[in-house]
Amino acid sequence: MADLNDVDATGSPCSGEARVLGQTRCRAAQAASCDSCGVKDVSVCSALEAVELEAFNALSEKVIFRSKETLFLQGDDARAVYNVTCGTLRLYKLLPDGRRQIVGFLLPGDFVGLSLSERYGFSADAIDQVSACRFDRGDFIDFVDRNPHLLRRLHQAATHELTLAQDHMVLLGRRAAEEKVAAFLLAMRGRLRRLGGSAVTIPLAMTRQDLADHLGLTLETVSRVVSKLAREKTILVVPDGLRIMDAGRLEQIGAS
Amino acid sequence: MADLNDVDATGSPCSGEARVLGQTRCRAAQAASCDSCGVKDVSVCSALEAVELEAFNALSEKVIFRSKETLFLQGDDARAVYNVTCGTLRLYKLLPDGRRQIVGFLLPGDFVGLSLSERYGFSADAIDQVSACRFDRGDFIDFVDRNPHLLRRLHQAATHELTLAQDHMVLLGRRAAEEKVAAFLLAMRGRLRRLGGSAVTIPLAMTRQDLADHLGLTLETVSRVVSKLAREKTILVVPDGLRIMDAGRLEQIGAS
DNA sequence: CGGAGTATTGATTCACATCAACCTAAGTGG
DNA sequence: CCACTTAGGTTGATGTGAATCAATACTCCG
Repeated sequence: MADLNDVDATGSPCSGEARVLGQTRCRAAQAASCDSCGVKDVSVCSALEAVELEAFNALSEKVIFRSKETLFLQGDDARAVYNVTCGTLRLYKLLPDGRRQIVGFLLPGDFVGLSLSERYGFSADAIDQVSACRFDRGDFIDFVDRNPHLLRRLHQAATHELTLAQDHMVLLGRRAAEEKVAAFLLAMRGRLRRLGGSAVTIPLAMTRQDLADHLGLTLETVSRVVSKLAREKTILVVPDGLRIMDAGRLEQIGAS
Repeated sequence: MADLNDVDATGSPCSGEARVLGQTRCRAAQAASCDSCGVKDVSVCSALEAVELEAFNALSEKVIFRSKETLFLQGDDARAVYNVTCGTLRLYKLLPDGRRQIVGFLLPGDFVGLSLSERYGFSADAIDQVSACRFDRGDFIDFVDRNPHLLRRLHQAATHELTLAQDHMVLLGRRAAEEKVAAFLLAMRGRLRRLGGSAVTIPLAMTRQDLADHLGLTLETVSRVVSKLAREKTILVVPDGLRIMDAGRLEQIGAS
């Protein structure tokens, strides 16, 4: 597991030691203050001035979730919102019979609870170890009311999410299995790049089942498609990740 | 282009005559002012006080689109945002080879252009005749900057859209054809109810192909499912719509 | 009346799901 | 340190729901 991600042997993930996760250095993810936060430039906090940021920081509590730990379930009342600083979350909805749709994976810099609504509209689990800034929802809303910048930024983030969701609808409704996997890898590469990684190797903390539940497939189909792409040297399967060997080919398959 | 936007074709739908559309009376949809607007209580405008509403109204221009007319295409630069007062729009994305995913249908009270971004992220067509309030995007953004209420309301609308999008991902990724159709009808009934209709009869301005492109099916499959539900007396096929005869059964099929 | 667009229905095919066997790596505990 | 377990992954054989291909019907409109 950790073998491919560890940059320094001693540190546990998300502990303030340098570490590659999602192709992103998580150095100082558990920074005591926002100043040294690794995601301050990509996250919603970037809307805040130094002074505001200090007040904001005072509202937050640093929390860590272990792999597979549940942050909250769909329908729970929304006590908190979170800003992910390190690790990967899955957000999902379940049908009564247990079928699952993962509506998104969250990476460092992503915000959980954009809707600010009273109840969570989906469930959230940590896939690997996750660190996050936790805010009491009431405090957060009060802060937003006093800082219009932040509302602008939240709205921007929400509409960005909406755009991603719409793109994902195209994928789910109109693409074949191979296209789904290719498009997913390209989308993930894009996100990782924006987080500062070179992103030829896509670290995948999630299982084949997670991928399947995100892409509207079964785990066997995901496995078969991955094997096929690897056989054709479009990608290379590495422990806990995939390396893109032929991006052109991938784009040809997953063209949008 | 401008030819089709003239407001007063007497007797046409959306012209101030009472007319059932989406189970919603569109009386006075083309009201000269917001006071008499049929959707003022359900739309984003509801966030505004009388005084603000007056200024808002001054920014808007009433426009009409004929059936099948295109409002804008994905990638166009976003000159305007719209508030639908009457009729039905389809919002969609196309893949290079022509496959289409309809990401949503907009009904009276719905807002087009929530993201306020510089380019449209999807294309939009009028399905039947549509009236809308059109705002210059720049003017609208300025107005929003001066009226924080409105930003709150827009953010709320955006996160509501996001929730709908996530629900639709579940439908597209994890539901069988019959469940898709049932869930769609129930969702549509819910929206129409919120617009004030009794909504046992669901008027469907869109074709089977539109439905298919929204539900991730083919038009034949939609037709077969509708026929099957009709054969079982769960629904009744009526001209330009479907009447729900056995809501319990429909909920059993489309349970979420 | 004729034609275009839309809808229905049937026959057939196929992409992906399902069912099942087996493999590997990483614990866990005696 | 090794037997055993568990979770994840791969691969093969078979089944099936929806797509595709195709024919026909309906409805509106000029």
